[in-house]
Amino acid sequence: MSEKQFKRYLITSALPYANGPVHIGHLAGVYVPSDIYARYQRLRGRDVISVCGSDEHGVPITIKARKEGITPQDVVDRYHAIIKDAFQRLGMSFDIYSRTSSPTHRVTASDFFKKLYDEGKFIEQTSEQFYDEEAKAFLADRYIVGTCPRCQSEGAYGDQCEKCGSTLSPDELINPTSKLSGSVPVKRPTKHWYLPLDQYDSFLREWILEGHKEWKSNVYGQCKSWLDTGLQPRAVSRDLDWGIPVPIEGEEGKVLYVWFDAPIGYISATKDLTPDWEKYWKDEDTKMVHFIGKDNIVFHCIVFPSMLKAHGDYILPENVPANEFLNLEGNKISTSKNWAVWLHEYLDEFPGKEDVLRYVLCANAPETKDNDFTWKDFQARNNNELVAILGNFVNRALVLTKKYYNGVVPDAGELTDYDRDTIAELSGIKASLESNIENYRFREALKDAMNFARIGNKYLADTEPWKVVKTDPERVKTILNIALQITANITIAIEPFMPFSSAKILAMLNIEKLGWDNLGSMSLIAAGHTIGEATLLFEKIEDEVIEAQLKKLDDIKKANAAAEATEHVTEQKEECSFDDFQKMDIRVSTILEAEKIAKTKKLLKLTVDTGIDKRTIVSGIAEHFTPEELVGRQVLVLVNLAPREMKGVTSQGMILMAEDASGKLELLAPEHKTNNGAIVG
RNA sequence: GGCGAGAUAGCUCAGCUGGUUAGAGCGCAUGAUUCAUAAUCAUGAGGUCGAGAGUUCAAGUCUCUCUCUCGCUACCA
Repeated sequence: MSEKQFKRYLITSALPYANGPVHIGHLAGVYVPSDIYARYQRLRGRDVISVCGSDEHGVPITIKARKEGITPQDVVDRYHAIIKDAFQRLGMSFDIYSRTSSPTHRVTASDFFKKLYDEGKFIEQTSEQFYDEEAKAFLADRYIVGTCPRCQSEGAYGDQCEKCGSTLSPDELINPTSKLSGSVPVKRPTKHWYLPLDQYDSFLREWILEGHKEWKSNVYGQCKSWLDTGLQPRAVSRDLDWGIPVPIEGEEGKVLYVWFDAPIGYISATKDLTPDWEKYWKDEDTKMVHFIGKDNIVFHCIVFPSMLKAHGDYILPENVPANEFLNLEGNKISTSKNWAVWLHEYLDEFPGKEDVLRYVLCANAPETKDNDFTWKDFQARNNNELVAILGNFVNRALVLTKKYYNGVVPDAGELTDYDRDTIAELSGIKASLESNIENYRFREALKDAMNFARIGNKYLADTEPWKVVKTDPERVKTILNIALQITANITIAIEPFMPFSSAKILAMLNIEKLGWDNLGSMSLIAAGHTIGEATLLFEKIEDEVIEAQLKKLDDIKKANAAAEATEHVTEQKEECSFDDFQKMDIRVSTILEAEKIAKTKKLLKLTVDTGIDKRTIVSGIAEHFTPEELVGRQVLVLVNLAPREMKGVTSQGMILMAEDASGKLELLAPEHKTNNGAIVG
């Protein structure tokens, strides 16, 4: 909120994770806004650097490498190249696009850790973790697979079951095995370092809750939530062989946790960019802004600032304008389900339409809540806004100039009141445009920029040069001079949003790029200057093109559905003996009472008559059945299951259910009413 | 269940510290126009501001309760 005048700007964009390409969700959330901001500040002549790079460490990359039989370095090399190239083609104006596997980063992150370690800023703690004795390595959660305790499907990971989506811990897995060797892992103590975030509580409260009330409500609210919940020490190291080694003697085999090293990537990228890097990172006159998605809020507002604070030399971000998520055609974007519009594919399929994507993603950016990208909206915005309003105005101004003056800019004569009003209106937009960008309201800012073209269209419609030319040719000179000046203004106003189109118009006008201060000026093109060839800025996108994209998505949907259907018929389990089966005592029972357990979403407390007795069973089916519809129903109950306490209620048995591919539960019951206690077998 | 964010015209969104008939863009309707990629310009229709209660002279804007969506978190067959 401070009115402080900063001497320079340091703009960071979330480092894309190098295990896959970049999609429109990333762009709308992070990169399009960050590029608009950076381009705008540069156009104003400010000292600004924009840094980004690939985040190349962490467990998922090692898993991907193992799966494909290549090295982690191969994986990151591949995606780093794809991402970097795609960004460049989209016109992202990073001053540097670096990577966290770079030598500079290794040293920077390592030194950062070492300093905190030497100064006693970490807590050292030993805990029990799974260890693979054959591969001689500790196992990250992702490296442990087993049967999901929830849905019983094989191949669940130690942190998550991808079939049912539950979050797991390795301890819960049934029959855990190591992904490395297939052996059964054992628990073994391992030492790690923790950043005691709880010690930074008061610093963070003062800095964020008191000092940055102007942050976006989603960001501020989430920070407050974390602080109010109470911060816990966070591990900053991992047992892994891919990453930056912990720089402590005698501690081989441990690396920095990817979330510790990634944000330091902003620093090392700056180092790679300029020997003057320190003034951007250590001078209070630098305004640092982190552009991120909402999933990164905690790391950029809590963890990284705490790291910077612990280190002591660095400045803190002035703002963290995190965006929400972008959906695609009503569904969440998902890399694993291939539900996305990939940037590199878009660029191949829509050559020359970089700005269209930039425009649509900015106009529809999820600034305050999740938003939906639809191809129909993409088409409408292109055809009704870019073509009809912006492209059309530029074309009109140029074609009229060609037609009447053979492309030579006419002299402006005396201005009418209407001319003056129009010019004044344009200057008014300038202020609004600036304020909107400075305050990270890019959607509104884009509207402002488009208003230059709107006013241009109105100006031509109102002054009617094609009519006036017959009666008062002198007046037409003024009109077209102003129309051309407006066109020149447009090149400035849209540059942060649509750099390609801005350059295209400049070429048509045959003039050099203009700085921001010129915005609002009516003397950007001299009379007598000859403009260049007028080409079309944007072209209409036909229905067939949109239908093709929709079909592409539809095919993905079908493929996913097919895959899901086959996957959901889980394989037959291991053979069991008759005796094994006989151990299970399943009885027909009747549900007598059912009530929701307070403070849970899924748990029902059931009282059932098993024929043997009346007992309590806790079942997590509250999302599928209401208590009312259960009472009186007959069900099958596994009665000799070991009792287990859940939410303070002891469950003595399990209700048997059938679950279909969509996750819907069905009660199992005898076809006709049967005595309670009847044995199933 | 806890916490956070969101719910305003057909669509996408503005509405700051509460104050005249709730705004914009796109879409839609009607009219004007033809320089322009059937583009443009004007006018208009369209909203019980998620539901309910309360505070106030006055509430989209404050308080409470509830519903739905998204995220984090807890619990869970």
